[in-house]
Amino acid sequence: MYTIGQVSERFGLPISTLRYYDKQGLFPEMKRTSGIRQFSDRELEALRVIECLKKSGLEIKDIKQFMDWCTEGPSSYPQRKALFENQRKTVEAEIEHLNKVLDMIKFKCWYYEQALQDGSEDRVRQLLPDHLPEDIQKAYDNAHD
Amino acid sequence: MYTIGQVSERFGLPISTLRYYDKQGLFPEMKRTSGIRQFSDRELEALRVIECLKKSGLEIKDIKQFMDWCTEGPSSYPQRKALFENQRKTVEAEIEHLNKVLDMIKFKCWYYEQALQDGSEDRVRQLLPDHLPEDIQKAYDNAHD
DNA sequence: GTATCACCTGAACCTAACTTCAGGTCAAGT
DNA sequence: ACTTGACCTGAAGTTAGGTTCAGGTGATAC
Repeated sequence: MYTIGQVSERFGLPISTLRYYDKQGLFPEMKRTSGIRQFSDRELEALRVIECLKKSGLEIKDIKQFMDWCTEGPSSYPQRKALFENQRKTVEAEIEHLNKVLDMIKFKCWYYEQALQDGSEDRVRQLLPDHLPEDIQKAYDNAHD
Repeated sequence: MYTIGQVSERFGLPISTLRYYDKQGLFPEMKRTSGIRQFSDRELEALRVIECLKKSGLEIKDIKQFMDWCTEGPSSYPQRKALFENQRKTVEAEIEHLNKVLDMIKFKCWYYEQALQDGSEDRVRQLLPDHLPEDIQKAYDNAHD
């Protein structure tokens, strides 16, 4: 069992955030002793899942829905499975998108390195849009399609 | 030259968002003819950069800073280069984090598939934390470190 | 016995990034 | 002439996800 302060430390989250999550119903099974929250291993795993689902793009109210499914028992396995399969697609798409963003950034890093060496953007602009060095060209094309 | 409506279409952004970006100073060089915004190729490329920087975690005011550097000329090449190098690290870290999130999700997909087959979580819980099938174990460990 | 913690509450506050609204301009079609 | 459609404005409204505040409880340290 852990106090809210210990959980806050361990997860690097403000106490106020943990209380906020609790108020939103994200720890539906959490016990208390004389008013004080008792975080068990169940809540720590819940918190890991919360961070995961949040990062995957879910809103708090949908995370609450999931937590409620968990207390409902086996009848909600299909919904829970479907949720994770859906978030899986979402996150895979997000990573793909971020890789495009990263390619744009890589191109810009290269661009400003050249500009800095030349003292102007003139030469490097001449190379656009399809006379760039091979790897940079690949990044540029990926970012601009 | 493009009207705000054409740009909105092309980028899938609401007109109100484009006007908002303009008001925030993200198109410092944009021309107008009798009050009407004229988006040129410069602004389209700016918009691509805006979407990239936003996705990489920058706030509007910092994107404005970058756009202002761009109108300042060669003297700001070092700042611009440093900005992209910094965002590059940020995005690389973000992708790494999302891969962890994805591993947690993969584990949960597997978990609920088993639970659904078994009609209960009992068996699969017995396998925690280190008797999972090899690839699932890898995902689980990566998500729980 | 009193000061200091770590905890508790509901309510008000905050921020970023938009979005909506009310009202206005202007050009083209009928 | 008048209606439609695409543009314009400043100001107010919205939303999610917290954070801060003011005031209160209860155990331990001195």
